[in-house]
Amino acid sequence: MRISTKGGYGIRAMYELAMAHGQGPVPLKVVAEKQALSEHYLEQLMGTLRKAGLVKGVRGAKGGYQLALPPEKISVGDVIRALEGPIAPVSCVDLDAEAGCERHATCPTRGLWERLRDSMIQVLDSTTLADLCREAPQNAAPKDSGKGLCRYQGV
Amino acid sequence: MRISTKGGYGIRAMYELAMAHGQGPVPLKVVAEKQALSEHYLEQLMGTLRKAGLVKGVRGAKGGYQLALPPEKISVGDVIRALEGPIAPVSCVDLDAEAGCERHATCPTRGLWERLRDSMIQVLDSTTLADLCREAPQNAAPKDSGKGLCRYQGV
DNA sequence: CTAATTCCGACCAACTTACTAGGAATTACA
DNA sequence: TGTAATTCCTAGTAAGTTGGTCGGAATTAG
Repeated sequence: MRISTKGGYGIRAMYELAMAHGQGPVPLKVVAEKQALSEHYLEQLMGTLRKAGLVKGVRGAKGGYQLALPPEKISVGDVIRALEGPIAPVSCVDLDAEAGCERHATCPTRGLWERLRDSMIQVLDSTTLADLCREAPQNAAPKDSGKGLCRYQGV
Repeated sequence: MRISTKGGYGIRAMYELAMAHGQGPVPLKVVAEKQALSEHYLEQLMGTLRKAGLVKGVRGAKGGYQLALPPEKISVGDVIRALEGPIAPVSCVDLDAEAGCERHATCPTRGLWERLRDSMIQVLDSTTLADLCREAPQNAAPKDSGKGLCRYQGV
């Protein structure tokens, strides 16, 4: 029952973009450095997020990525879904696909998985990037906390 | 965010054992047939569940497996934990290991993962095998429903 | 023109998943 | 005592996923 690092890295990267929201594009080099992850790998994840319409890329020098929507309009669930697919503990309770397994009428565990799915979705969809910014510990970025890194506090 | 089939198969097998609880051991052949899964693969899963103290194996002819505890004492979470490891969306909020990553004091996403973990645990630990038996649709076993297959209704 | 950057596709090693194969140990029962 | 049924154990394995790396093309600010 783990999310992969894809989702984890994605959230961390999106958090950085949310923190810098409204200040122009942030190059991946900076994001990768701050969050200590592979720049090249991040590149792939951002490609996926861009196709999902969650971020915009700005090419060229002084380019980078920025959120396509304000932080309070992007939920953690949106990011996870883009990077890891639908939020469902088993495929047969996937809300998006609504595959509906053949034995669903007689399945004794369906209710369980539905409850689990709903509780996961509730948490993930009710937390936005803006919430993460607010929740971030004061010492989230000790290096330049003097410069007021925790800028984004919900508009 | 999927559980593997290990967990899914395990739950389905445990449900069968719960249904037959108090009626002597059930051979895997029967379980595998009813739930339509590979007997040999199930064997491995049952080995894990046995080591976790959730089932008892009875060797030899007329042998099989039975629950080591009454169905209302075994939660879905117990089964999942035995087969898939600790219930935690990311390793750093693993309650059992309490690994505690080095940057946990400054991590802006820790709260999120803790909330997700707790909501998952709440659902999984509050549902027992007895609950699954109760929840099972009436037509859960059309073949011999006349014989009253849904025997186990909580003691 | 040059440096910085996104964008894109290919490749790869390690790991996990969902099995299968084969056989030893144990037991009920004829 | 023999045989069939069953658990128990160890190994192997094909396919997929993960978490990257590598190299280069396209774009843009200065």
